[in-house]
Amino acid sequence: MPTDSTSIETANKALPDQVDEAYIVERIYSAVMEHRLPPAQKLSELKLCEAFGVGRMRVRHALLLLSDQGIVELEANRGAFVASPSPKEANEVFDARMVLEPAIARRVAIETPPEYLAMLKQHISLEDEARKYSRGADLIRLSGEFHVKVALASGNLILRRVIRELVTRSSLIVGLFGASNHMDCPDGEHSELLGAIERGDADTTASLMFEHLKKIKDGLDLAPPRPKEGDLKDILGLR
Amino acid sequence: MPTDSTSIETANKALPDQVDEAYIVERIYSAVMEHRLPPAQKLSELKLCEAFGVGRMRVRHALLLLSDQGIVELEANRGAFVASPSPKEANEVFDARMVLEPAIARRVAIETPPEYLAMLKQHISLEDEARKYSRGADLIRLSGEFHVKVALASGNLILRRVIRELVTRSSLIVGLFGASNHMDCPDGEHSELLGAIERGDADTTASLMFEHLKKIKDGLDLAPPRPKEGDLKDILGLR
DNA sequence: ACACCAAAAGTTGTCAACAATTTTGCTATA
DNA sequence: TATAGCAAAATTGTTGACAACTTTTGGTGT
Repeated sequence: MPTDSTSIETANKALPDQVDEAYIVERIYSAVMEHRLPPAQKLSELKLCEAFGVGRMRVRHALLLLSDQGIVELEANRGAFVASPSPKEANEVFDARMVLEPAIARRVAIETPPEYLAMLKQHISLEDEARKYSRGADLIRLSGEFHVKVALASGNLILRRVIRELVTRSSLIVGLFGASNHMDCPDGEHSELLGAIERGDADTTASLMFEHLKKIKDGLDLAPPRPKEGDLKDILGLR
Repeated sequence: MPTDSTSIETANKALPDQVDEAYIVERIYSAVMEHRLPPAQKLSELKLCEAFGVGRMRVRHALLLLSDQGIVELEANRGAFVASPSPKEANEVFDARMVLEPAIARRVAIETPPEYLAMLKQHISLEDEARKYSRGADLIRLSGEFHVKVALASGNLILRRVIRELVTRSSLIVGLFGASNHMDCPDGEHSELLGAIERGDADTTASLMFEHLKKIKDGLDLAPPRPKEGDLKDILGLR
């Protein structure tokens, strides 16, 4: 029974026999990708222990790994929090994606094993379905996962890992800085991209990926550097 | 006083006041880059504790982080070992580098803050000096560090981190599969690359980087899949 | 009513002892 | 002498207790 709406175990799936660090990391990744864990959410050790039914060590290891990947922030003696990227960090993440992902997509366009092409096609249809039935949560998750799957289609798990980390951080960023109009779920751009890949059109693929990311980034509102603690007076117009 | 030739603390530098996980990770990274820690080297918790003058927890955290990055392999109940990449993994690492690094270098060529250009120039002169005086160990380290510095010259620390991880793994790979003739320390290719960057010639920069990596990879002897445990008889010609 | 301070509760960080597993070295036997 | 088996030693994995720190709570005085 979930204790609250932000519980990681909301879905209440049966836990696997052996819950190791990788599983905990996996679940937190998913929760972030689905915008179920909001930025700055406290990740209490005790609650995680109960949720996963493991000892404190496992949880701490998982949190350490997540902090190394920028998904979680560890504050000494204060605990773990879901990362809350600054505008500067947000810029850095999208900057990195705009360098890396076009190169990866180009490579995929040049040579894609057929099974991966089929996977991408199927994914697009999942996105369409989610859009059709207005399943917003699914659409958010699928939008991000598409980029991970493109990287996976390179057949290189290192590339997948890198992109997965960046996509997950992007999920937090969109949650923080995303404008109200959902510019982060572009209509048919993924489908267009897949078309270029199928045609083996490397240059178009790379450039579509770049423009796609640029559009997402431009849809964010990164202008106002988040106020620091002391600037509350400014926010409330008191001075 | 170093206990043996593969000690991490061979240099015997003064330890900083507070040795945290990041410092231990840093030192092991360096030791691997300088080929002082060979692949499959056992990393005993006790010895690391003594070397860094720190409790077992810190060491275990550092090893966990390193294993997540593919620099160290953790075997249950057997401990931590410096990673010993298989030919397949080696391929994957260089494959990833050949996708990512040309894109990063291109970006650097398009726009480089002057201070980074100066840094790269100075680095080249360090390499020349090491080559001139035949300081092999330094040359090995500097060769790898150049690629990290190119990534750093993008001004994006995420890109630096990704490349640093791959370069360190490459260091292990070269140690394992590097042919006797030192093809891994190309003569003037780094200098050539820097020239293209200075000219702002993006296409040439990207293609030089690609060819440079390809040359290094082709200089490796990845053909024979490393024998598994049981095949010792074959190695020794007994059958 | 408000600011300030002190105690208490709760959470995280660390350490040491213990359990589990592997490795090593010895002994008996063929 | 070589080998299998077994016991001892060493190393890793886990747990629980305690210390350090933070946050909350409650009270006191102005």
